[in-house]
Amino acid sequence: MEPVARPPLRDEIRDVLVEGMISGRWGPGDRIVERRLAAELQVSQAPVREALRELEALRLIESAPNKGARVRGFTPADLREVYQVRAGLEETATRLGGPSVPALRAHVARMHEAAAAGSLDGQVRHLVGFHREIVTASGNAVLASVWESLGIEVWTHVSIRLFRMRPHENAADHEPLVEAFDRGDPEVGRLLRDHVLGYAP
Amino acid sequence: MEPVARPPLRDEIRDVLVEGMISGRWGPGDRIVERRLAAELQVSQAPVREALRELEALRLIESAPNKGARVRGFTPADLREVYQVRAGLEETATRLGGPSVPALRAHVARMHEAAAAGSLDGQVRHLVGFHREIVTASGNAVLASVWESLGIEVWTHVSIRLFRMRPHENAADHEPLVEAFDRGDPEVGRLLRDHVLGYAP
DNA sequence: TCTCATCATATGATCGATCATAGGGTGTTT
DNA sequence: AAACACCCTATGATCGATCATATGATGAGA
Repeated sequence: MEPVARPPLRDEIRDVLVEGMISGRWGPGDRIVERRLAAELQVSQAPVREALRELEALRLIESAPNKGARVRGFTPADLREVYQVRAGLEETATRLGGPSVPALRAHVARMHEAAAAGSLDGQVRHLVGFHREIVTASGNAVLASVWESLGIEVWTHVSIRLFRMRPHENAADHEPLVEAFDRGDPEVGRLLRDHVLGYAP
Repeated sequence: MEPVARPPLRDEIRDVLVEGMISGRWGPGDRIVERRLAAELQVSQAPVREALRELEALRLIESAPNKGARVRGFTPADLREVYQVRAGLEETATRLGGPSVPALRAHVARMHEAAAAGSLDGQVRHLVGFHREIVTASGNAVLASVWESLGIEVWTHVSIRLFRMRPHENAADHEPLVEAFDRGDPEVGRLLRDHVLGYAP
């Protein structure tokens, strides 16, 4: 038990940045000025820098020495690279451990609901949740952490907003996968891989 | 052209730490005290902290709030997780682009030479080089960077030193792979995957 | 006007100092 | 002796200030 233990400032700052990138406050190419952000958040420059280092490792921002940080731009080709890696990781995950089929069904149902309610945000959240269930169910923590490090959630939000992608059709696309997991189809890994590659522009 | 542009201090500090972990100066579980290291390197605490954040993202150290950083310990089970991910990544790489067979042969030759000369360090360097050639040849920069983020090189050095693993037999193990790449064997991905999984304890 | 050197400003990089927390030691109370 | 509260030290977290670099503005000279 440790009910007090506040999280370090740098973590809150990192979350502010991530949230800002999701909401569109900072878009690709935008400069992130350490001192301005520090002043706005009423903190000093140091924890801001540390948060930026973290986001750099997550490939969400890029920075050059003495030039500062900016939100990473990305081309469709870059996105394709990410999806290729992600597809491989998720295929690997299916070889290590099967996900909970009820959990998958729940995410699909929520995706449908969110689509009906017109909630882009909800759709993305459960779309990501569906795939996250697969990687965490692998039981391989390294795999899960590498998958997270691709920044799937943020990039999905950002690319939907920037490219005006329509995730409506996604919910239905997932049902064949659920069925394949349910019947223990040995081809499910390949199916999943092709499914993920299908996201790529 | 930018012949001057010194690298940021934090990068040098990070390299010192990595080198120290490879050389055995810091072993798993060892505490890394920010102020002591800063004093020793004649720098201040800030860049040391930033270097530690980077190494944390690379999973080379772990840290808890207000508790400080220590070199990550790892069990054979942890290593197995890393190798499973790595095997999947390298298999994915073979689907995206074939490596240079001459380059692979060169690495194998150097592995043999290093083994003959009794140079553990040389063996590891070319062992890693062999696999790095495969992932970089995929042409997918994200894949390569994720692969690097597993800290393959450091962990290979460390586990050989700690577990007294003998890499002598490794050079020969790679020849079937080279041949498979050379003849364009469609099974090379699976072969490579099994090869990498074979490293796991 | 064009070119280039100089300088001013903004900002990243680093520093030294302070604040806050964790862990261990010590003494007091029972 | 055991339990507990208190304090002390080491150290991580954060701050405010300074140093160093990059970028754009200014103006002299051709």
